[in-house]
This record gives sequence, C-alpha cells and structure tokens, in this order.
Amino acid sequence: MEKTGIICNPMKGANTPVPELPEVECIVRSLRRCLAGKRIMEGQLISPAMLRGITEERFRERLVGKIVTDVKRRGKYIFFFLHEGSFLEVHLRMTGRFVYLPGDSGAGRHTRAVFFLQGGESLHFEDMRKFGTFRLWHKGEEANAASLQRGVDPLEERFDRDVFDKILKKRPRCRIKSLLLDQESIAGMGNIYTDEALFRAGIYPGKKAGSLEKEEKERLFQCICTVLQEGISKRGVSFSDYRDLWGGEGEYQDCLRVYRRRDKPCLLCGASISRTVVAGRGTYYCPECQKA
DNA sequence: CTCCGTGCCTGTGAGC
DNA sequence: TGCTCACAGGCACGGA
Repeated sequence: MEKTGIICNPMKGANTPVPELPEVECIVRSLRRCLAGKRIMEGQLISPAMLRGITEERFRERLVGKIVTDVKRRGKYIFFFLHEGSFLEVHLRMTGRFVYLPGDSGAGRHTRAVFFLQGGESLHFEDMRKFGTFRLWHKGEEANAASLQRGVDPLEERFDRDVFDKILKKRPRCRIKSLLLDQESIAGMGNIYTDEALFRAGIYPGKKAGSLEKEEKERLFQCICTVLQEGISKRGVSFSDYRDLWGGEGEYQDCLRVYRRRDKPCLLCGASISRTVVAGRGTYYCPECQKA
C-alpha cells in the first residue's frame, strides 16, 4: 500500500462538485480494494449527530469486531456489507469523503468518524459541512432500505429505454431537469451530470418531460449513460496514484461542457452559456443548442 | 402533482 | 484590513 493516504474522494476545495454517481462509484471501487476482508477493530465517532436511527453506543457495538465483506453502491449511497449480514449505509451528501490511511493518524479538522482496521490501517470519514449520514441496517433488511429500493440506478441492467420512457410518462408535467434529479425516479444523477446530459442531448432543462419527442428521449437516454460512464472512466484514471491526482487537477473540469461555464462560449455553437435556476439549483445550458 | 421555501452546515469570495 | 452576506447544493419536510 502507498505511504500516503488514498483520498477516496478525489475532489477537493470548497468549489468542488458534490459527489454524484460516477464519483461515488470510484470511491466505492477504492473502498472495496482497501476494505474487503478486513475487520473493524475499533470505531471512533467524533460527530454522532450523523447517525440515523441508532445511538452512538449501539452503533459501535454492532460495528466493532465485524469483517467487511464487500462495499457496494446504489445511486449516491455507499454500503459496507458486514460478515454477519448487517450493512452500513453512508451518504456523502455535499462534502463527505473517505480517507484511507496506512497508520493511526490523528483526526483532522473535519474528521467526523474514524475506523481502525485489522492490519493497522484506518479509514477516516471527513465532512466539512456535516450533512453526511450513517445508517446501520440489520441482516435481511434490504427490502426495507429506501436507499436500495427507490428509483432506478442508471447503471443497473434494468435501466433501458423502456424503463426511462415509463419514468418520463409517469411525470409528464415535471420539468425534465427536476425529474432527472429526483432520486425516486432515477437514483444517482446530481446537478452536474444532469446539466451535462441535457446539454449533450440538446434539451432545455426546463422542458416538460411529457413534451419530449421520441428522438429527444432516445438521445437523452444515451447521453445519461454516456456522461456517467465517461465520468467513471475519468475518475478511474485519476485514481491510480494519489500524487498524480493531486497534481493533475483540472482534468475533470475540462470534461464539463456547460456546468459552471457561464458566459463562456458553447463548445458546439459559440453562443454564451447561460445560467438560470431550475429545481432550485444553478442550471447551465446553451441558449442556442438547448432551445426552450 | 408540482413547486417552492426552509433547515441542516461551513468555507469562499465579492462588495463595502 | 476586516466585516457582512450571498452562494454552493443533497435531501427531508411542510405548505402553497
């Protein structure tokens, strides 16, 4: 293992995008490599307020001594499956991230929890804004966990053109951006990838879902898959080495075509990218390529 | 049904 | 220089 810590969320700084499906997927792949088969020797909760539905004491009781068998993702949720069948659900929200350290290093300013692992490594959960949440589920509770049931994850097998079409037909008067952001419909899309997918599909973010042409729906389906896959593969490349990652900032930014590019020229037509608010969120689009 | 505002948080940066 | 304040946004929730 590397001497330096592995930042499981490569994004840094206050202006950094919130982790969405591709970022969480990359984090999960790293976590799986680091944690699978390892026993949690001790747990320290610096901010117990992030726990949902369980006390700090019970949480530690149920986690300490358990072996992590696998780490999985669904939507933006991370799941640590434990040997006896229970599983820990983590949502990073805005600023949550995991840092894997080879030794027992002290908690930083934003460290909210520390897990000490068999072998001496430790896993820190850092979260500047304290929005992140931990929830512990019992064995067999998979069917009760909304995080595992609601919405369709775009990377799941069952997410196909028909399913996407049904989602749109169910909410015809909803603006397409709101629909893509709705985790009950599609699990994993956030503000960035939504804007990027809509730009690539040439669809105005405020357009009603029910008014999309067949061709637009087809393009949007394809573009959702494309931007998510591209996001994952770019992250994947950056993840190979901590120092490469740290020095190589900007690679991810270069891939974004509209997000936070207000007043910059559209890469397709040269028009100035606009910013508006849709679904209460900053929304970037090309007024020429994405006509209302 | 859909939208909108509020709360949860803290760091950043613009404006004065 | 130092202060205030808007802003960033995932999600839950209440109200229009």
